Amino acid sequence: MWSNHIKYHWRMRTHQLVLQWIENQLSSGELALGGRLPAERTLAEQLQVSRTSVREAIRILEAMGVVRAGVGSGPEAGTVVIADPTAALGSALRLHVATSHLPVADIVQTRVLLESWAVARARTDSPALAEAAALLEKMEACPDTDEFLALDVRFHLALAEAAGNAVVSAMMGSLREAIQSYAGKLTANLPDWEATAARLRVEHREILAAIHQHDGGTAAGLVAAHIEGYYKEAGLGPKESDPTRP
Amino acid sequence: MWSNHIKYHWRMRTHQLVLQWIENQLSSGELALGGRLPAERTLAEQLQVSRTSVREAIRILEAMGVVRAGVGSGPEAGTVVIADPTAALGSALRLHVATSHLPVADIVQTRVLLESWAVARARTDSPALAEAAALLEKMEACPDTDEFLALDVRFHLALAEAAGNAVVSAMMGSLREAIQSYAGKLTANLPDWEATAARLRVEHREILAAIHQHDGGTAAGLVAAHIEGYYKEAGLGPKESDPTRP
DNA sequence: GTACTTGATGTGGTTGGACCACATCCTTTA
DNA sequence: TAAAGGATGTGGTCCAACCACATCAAGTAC
Repeated sequence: MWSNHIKYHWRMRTHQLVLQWIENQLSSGELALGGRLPAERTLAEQLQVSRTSVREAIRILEAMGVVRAGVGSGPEAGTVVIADPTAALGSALRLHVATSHLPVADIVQTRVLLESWAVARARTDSPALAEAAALLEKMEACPDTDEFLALDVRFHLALAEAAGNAVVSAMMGSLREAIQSYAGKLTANLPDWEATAARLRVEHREILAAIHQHDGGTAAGLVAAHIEGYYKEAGLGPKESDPTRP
Repeated sequence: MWSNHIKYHWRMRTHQLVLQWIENQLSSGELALGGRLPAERTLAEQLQVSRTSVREAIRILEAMGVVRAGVGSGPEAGTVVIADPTAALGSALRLHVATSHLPVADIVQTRVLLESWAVARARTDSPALAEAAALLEKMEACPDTDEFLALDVRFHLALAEAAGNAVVSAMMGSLREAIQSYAGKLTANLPDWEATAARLRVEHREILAAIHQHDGGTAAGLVAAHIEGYYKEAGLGPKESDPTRP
């Protein structure tokens, strides 16, 4: 049989065969965003493999943020193609941080790197900037610390998206989980949360203002100082991350 | 039963339960790099789930570059913990490029961003720099185009690693596959490969020299020009990616 | 006629059991 | 002593059945 021939020579595992088939469908455009994969049983029969192997392939795609599996019937059901690059990157980062092979300091440093770059080339007409401004308003009258932090993360995410680079946005998004987790833990180290929050609000406005004045260099510097200042105040000593010239 | 209780309330799928258990083992240090997971059948019995669910969880971890599964017996066999953050990021990028939701231009731009930053803060004593120099020697007398490109990619990867940031290194590594693929396709557009190769060699040496002279700013500019020059010569018009001030 | 009930259908989710290919280790045998 | 061959344990694959869920259509009561 064909598949056995391939498997024998390539040591290709069955679920990888399914993976390859689906990836081809995606590349050729026969499967597009919002499209639905054949039912697991159908696909198994089509590819002459067991449903188990099909499911293993789908689990991987799901972890990669490429598909979403839904039970039942109707439009929400079935395995449908989505586009969530953040899912894969975020999970991967979380797992490798768990194994202590990705230092948190490196994550913070990377965040500063990406975000500084993004604000330096943010487009003032980007809808993401409008969203950032709206988030700033919400944070103005937000008494709850956790909610404030959640808004803060979304604000910074919006800044990153303003540059219009999908890869950078996805990478920043993947750092979101780790950032929020550690930012939350660090609040316990702060001597006066209210004072810190007030400072953060001011800095946020300064960053946004610099962007709108097309002063990318200043904006980048402000972002770097903003982030590193917070981590320093909270007692964590990340690597220096200022992207400006040494 | 406990697990049923959890599943009913949290809508937690069984393989996610397994995933969570393994992640806890990793976080707590009971499972470390090089360590081996219990056999699939054993783990299934311990967690009171089917072997299928255990396998789905392991497939995900494998795709994330956290474990490696090997058949047979002995040290190479079993499911062992590894640390390959690049695997997950690379696969994710490839898949989402396939769905046309990550433009190649954005990938190139991100590459320039990461690599410029890395060379700007490369540590002169980094072993990665020595490797880069060695790769340069090999490229000096390399007649084969494909082999030259492979060495070129490894050279740039070594540059990225010289900054000593594991997250940046992983992200650059994940871009490797896409980079090599497109760099190879673009060679067909070049009027004179030999001339281009000669120019690339010179530029490589200039970059390395700037790093060793602790001139990070110059090195970053050279890297950006080097990469964008190649893509421009090959007829691809990426977004502008110079990280220096506009 | 309308509104409600009730199955039929099709989806992914889960399970247990069976068999295979493979790699090592250990016993048996020449 | 050294070679041959089973015993053991690993992941890889497949199958057949069942469950929970969501929708839809036919049937029923009013």
